[in-house]
Amino acid sequence: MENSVTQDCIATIDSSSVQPHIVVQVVDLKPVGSRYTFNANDGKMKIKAMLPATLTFEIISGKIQNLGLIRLLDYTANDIPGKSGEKYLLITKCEAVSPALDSEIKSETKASTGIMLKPKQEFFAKSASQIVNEQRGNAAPAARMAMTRRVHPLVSLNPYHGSWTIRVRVTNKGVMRTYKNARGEGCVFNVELTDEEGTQIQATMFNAAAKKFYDTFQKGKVYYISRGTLKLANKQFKTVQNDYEMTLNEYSEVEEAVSEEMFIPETKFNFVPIDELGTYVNQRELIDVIGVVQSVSPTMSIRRKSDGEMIPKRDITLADETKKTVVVSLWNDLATDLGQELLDMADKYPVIAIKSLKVGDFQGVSLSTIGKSDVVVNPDIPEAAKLKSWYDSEGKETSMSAIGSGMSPSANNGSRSMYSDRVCLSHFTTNPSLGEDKLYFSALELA
DNA sequence: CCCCCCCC
Repeated sequence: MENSVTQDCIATIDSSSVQPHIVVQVVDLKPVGSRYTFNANDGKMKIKAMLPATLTFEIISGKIQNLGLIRLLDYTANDIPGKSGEKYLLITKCEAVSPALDSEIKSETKASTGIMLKPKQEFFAKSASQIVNEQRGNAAPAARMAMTRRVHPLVSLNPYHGSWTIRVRVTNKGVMRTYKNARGEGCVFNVELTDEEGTQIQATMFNAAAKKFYDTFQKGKVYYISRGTLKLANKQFKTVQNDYEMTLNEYSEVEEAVSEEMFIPETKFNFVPIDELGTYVNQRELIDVIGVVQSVSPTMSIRRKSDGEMIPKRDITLADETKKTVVVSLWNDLATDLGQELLDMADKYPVIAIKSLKVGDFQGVSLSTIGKSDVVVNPDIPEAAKLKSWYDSEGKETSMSAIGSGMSPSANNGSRSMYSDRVCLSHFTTNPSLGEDKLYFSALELA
């Protein structure tokens, strides 16, 4: 039986190649939903690691133990979302090498004494039920919920499947709204939930449930949820990619998964290139954009027509590789706080990605944030890097035109071709004397 | 059962 780790193996781990058969020590082993995570220790360095759900029994049965050694047969090194440069190991195949050692292996111990650490117990020293009971005894309520009930992936939920527990992060939270209509009146709010596999679902709470859970749900935190109901999502209003939506009532169980790590895939964006925004004008569908910030306006105070309330607004101009620009109106906190941040860094031409924008028709095509819009400055995603390098190398010098007007800055009366989604506009003219931002076409044809 | 989301 081996009882040592592969020296310095963690420092050399990267995503491009798998080193065969490295041995690491398992430390900080703990359940996370239906799987276990631990820190892989080589005596010098540690890296976060996750075991597949298929190996859970190996842990329950005591074969893989905390402080024990395992040999990694197959794994991938993935980036931890939001922590640039930091990686975790997603282990797909491994085998137990040694049960728990006395302590965590530290390189000093090995180097100075050369003494091999002895296993403190034999394999199968603990029965499965012993281990499960110990873990339940020590665990917080939420973790108990996870251990007593299987955690279901969001994709597996449907209206006909009654009993489940999910483990999800709140990736968006709406404000509490009141409504009054023919069907009655009340209050309501929504959250968007994302699980480990990246599946999202919207959950809605009304009245008593809304009041009960509004403060419970906090953006970014992880929760165990059970006893909700599912129904088909109304396509017209759906904002996440899921055929169903969830309703929680006051008897639903919601427990924060305190101090548990959870790997959540990056916010999923479905970017629409600026030159393709036209098809979304005045539609209900919300879109995501990514662009280089070219300008940031001062904050303005806008009086809302319906009730006279004053709302802060700021306009920014975004450009992308389609060589088009579009104006995005930021409202409320996005105008004041994020807007100021953008203004401060405007000279560096930051890239921003915005999720859930409404496409309006002001000046042809305009974008506007809504309550649930999410803005990420210089996101750590390939699209941002690509856009930034394009902008730095050539975009800066390129002449761009506003998508709304469909005009090149130098557009003039004459003959030229432009393309939209559906038609080729072959002859047009402007009429500056009317002071209108309009094109007058003398010819167009299907593209 | 909501589903509004602001202004030019």
